[in-house]
Amino acid sequence: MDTPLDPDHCYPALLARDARFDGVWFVAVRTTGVYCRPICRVRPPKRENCRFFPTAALAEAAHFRPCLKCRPELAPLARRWSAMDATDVLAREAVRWLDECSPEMATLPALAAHLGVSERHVRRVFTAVHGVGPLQYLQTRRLLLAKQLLTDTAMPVSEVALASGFGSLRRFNASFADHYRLKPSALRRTSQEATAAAPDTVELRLDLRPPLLGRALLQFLVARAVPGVEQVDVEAMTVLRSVRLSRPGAEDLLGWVQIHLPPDDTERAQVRARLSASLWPAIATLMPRLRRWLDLDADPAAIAAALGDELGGPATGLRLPGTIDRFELAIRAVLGQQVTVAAARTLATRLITRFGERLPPALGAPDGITHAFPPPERLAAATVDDIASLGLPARRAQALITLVQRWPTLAYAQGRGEVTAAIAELVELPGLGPWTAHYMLMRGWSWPDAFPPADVVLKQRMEQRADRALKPSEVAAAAQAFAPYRSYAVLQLWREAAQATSARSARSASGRDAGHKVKHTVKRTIKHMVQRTEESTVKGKAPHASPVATRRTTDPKRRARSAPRPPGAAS
DNA sequence: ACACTAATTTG
DNA sequence: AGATTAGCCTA
Repeated sequence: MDTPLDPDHCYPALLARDARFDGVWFVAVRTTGVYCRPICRVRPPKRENCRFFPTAALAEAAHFRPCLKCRPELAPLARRWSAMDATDVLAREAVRWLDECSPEMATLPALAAHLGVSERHVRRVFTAVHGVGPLQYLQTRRLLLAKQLLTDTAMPVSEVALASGFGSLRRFNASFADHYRLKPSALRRTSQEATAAAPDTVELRLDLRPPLLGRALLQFLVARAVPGVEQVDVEAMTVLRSVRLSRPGAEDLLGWVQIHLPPDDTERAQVRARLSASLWPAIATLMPRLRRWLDLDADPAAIAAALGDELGGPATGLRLPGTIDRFELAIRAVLGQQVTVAAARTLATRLITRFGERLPPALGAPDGITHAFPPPERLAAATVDDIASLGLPARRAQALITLVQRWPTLAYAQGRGEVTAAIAELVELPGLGPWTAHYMLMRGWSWPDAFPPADVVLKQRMEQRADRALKPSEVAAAAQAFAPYRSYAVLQLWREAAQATSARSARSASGRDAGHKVKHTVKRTIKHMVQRTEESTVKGKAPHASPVATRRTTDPKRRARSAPRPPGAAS
């Protein structure tokens, strides 16, 4: 259960509008019946009129309605990874399942069946951890999503009701009026010319805890962007990609999403997400995934503190790129084994061409977005030879096939259980080593505390910081200092390495270096850029770069950094 | 600088 | 319910 909120602690934070607590708790004001985020820019309520709640659902259960100004539905979520016992894990899984499943499926019996425990137990555990029952949580979430859609989009009210997960317009109207003391149309009176231009898309807003280093996030994504599926424009600060959504109890949906990140120095940063109309029925599922993809729930201040001044300073606001589709990420992690980022992208491109699903023209996808990543069923039909023909060694093709076949049963795939168990299960798979497992958890689960073992770049950067050679065990020990946010240290160290490399290659390109120095530079460059993983079989081979991978390294990646965007890149 | 919105307080 | 306050938008 959440620790009770201490007004002595919360009230000053409220007066200070401390963003660190945004989404961590809400303040409800007795005299008005409204609850707000701590950052709300309204006249501060008197202390004796305040009540503090750890979640929006609890505030609503106490009959408060959300503020129309600070919009609690946009708030970043509170994250809890540490101190998880079995009860916490079960409650977390329950929330994720409720978030992701289709409305018809969202019943207590179905939830209990999914979790493999009795209904009574689900209810007890859920209430103990979240303070409200599963259905009340769901109700709150639906109402808040409806509120957002009414405010941000021109979507017809009947569509809003369905997209938010209500069974009928009538029940939606009744529920909305009941809880919020407002008619749905009351949120609609603002002018909607903005969306009139593109009636078959909706644009949503997502809030976060500033700062956001959007450029760094885009640079990570652009290096891995697969043509036809993803299009990143670092200058315009946009990401465009196709989306496949699979939900328990419903058919897959295809569509696309365009993300617009705010400039890095924006004070009140807000991300915008434009969605194709095809995705409306699954907005509830998509929103949390978008948040995890871009790591909008991160708490930069806490991360920077854990990383220390030297590393945490430059990393303040750095995000851990996650994924919308954990299956896609898993496959691409295997494709990326033992090869450079650029080579992995080439392989992924071939995979898309061969197995991807062409987007129907009716989706109205912007130019350049042509395919969706194949679902597990589709790849399950492939043979080892099919996969190997993409340019993978037979061994790795086999590893990929095994992963696909085991996918439906993996705890990792379902986001079930604890990190250590998920890693253990993944490492059991042939051809999948600890580096890949860590990487998969780091991005697929948004696990903040990964530190991929035996990573060459990480070892070098850690040695440089320690100013001496380190054994692998010493690297791991030194990384303990960054817990529980080692993933962010990883990102920052990778980033430093990439920046050092581009600085060196820029210097050598300008021809100011002496000959022997240039040679040295090139060698270092290659070492830094070969971001590979040991193909850790169970036998455990030492990592080494193949000459082929090494030669490919410098060239394509440098080109990728300054690649002009194709014409017609929508923005 | 100004009109406007939404919340909070006051009576 | 009316008055006040803070912040936002538009001019």
